[in-house]
Amino acid sequence: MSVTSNLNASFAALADPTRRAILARLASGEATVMELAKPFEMTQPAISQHLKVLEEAGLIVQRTDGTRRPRRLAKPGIEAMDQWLAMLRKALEKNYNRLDELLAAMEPNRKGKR
Amino acid sequence: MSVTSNLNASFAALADPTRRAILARLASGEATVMELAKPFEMTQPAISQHLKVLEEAGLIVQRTDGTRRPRRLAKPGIEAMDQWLAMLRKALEKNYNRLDELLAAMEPNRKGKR
DNA sequence: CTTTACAATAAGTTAGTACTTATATAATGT
DNA sequence: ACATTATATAAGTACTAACTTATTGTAAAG
Repeated sequence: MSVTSNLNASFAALADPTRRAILARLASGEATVMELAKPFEMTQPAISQHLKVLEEAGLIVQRTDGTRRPRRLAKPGIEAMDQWLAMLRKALEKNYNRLDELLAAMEPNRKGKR
Repeated sequence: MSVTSNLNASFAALADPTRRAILARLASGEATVMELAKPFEMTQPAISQHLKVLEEAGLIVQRTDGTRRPRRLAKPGIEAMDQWLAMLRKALEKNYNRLDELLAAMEPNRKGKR
C-alpha cells in the first residue's frame, strides 16, 4: 500500500502496448479483468499479470465487488511520470535544443568547442 | 526512420535510471559520450549502448564534431510520450476517477476477507 | 452443498536487457 | 606515419519479462 512512485516500474509498465491499452480503457472508467481481457488475444492469467505490473507500478488501484476486482487509474503514479516528463518538455520549450541546433549549424567543418 | 514514434521503445528507454539521468543532463544542453559517462560507475561502452537505445527510441539525436558525437534531446520523440500521457492526465482531471471512487464508496461493503 | 463465474497463483519456456571485457574504427595532434 | 583521444561494436553472461497451461481460491447462484 505504498506510493512508491517508482519511475522505473511506471515507465517499464508503459513500455508494453497491452498495458497501455488497458490504461487507455481505464481512462474512460473502471473495468473488471474480464472486461479488460476481452479485446486481447491473450489468456486471462496474462491480463491478471499485466494488472499486477500496473498496480505495483502505482498506475492503477483495485477495489473488491464480490468476485470481481474492478480497476481504475491511480492519480499519483500517473502524475509522477507526467511531472518527470514535464522537465524534458520545459527544456525543449526553453530552446536549449534550438540553441544546440544553431551551434551545430554554425559548425562548418572542424574546430573544437567546450 | 526519424519519427518512428515508437512508444514501446520510448517508454522502455525511460524505465532505466541511467537513461533518465542522461536525458536530464541533456535537458541543459548537448553533451558528448565522455561527458555523459563521467557521473556513472559504468564503462564507456555501457553508456554508448544506452545512447543507442535512446536514439532508437527517438529521444535523442547526434551530430558529428570530429571524433565526438554530441547528443541532444529529440523533440518529436519526447512529445509523443508526453501526448500519450496527456490522455491519462485529462482522464484524471475529468473526474472519471472520482466518479469511480464514489461508486466504490456506495458499494455495500462486505466483510473483510481473510 | 454443489456448481458456476471471476480472478489469482504456480511453474515452465522463450526472448530480451544490461552489463562486462576485448577489440575495431575514425579523426586529430605531433 | 604513429600515437592519442573519442566512440562504436562484438561476444559472453546473469538477470528479468511476457507469455503459456494447469490449478487454486472465493463469492454468488441454484
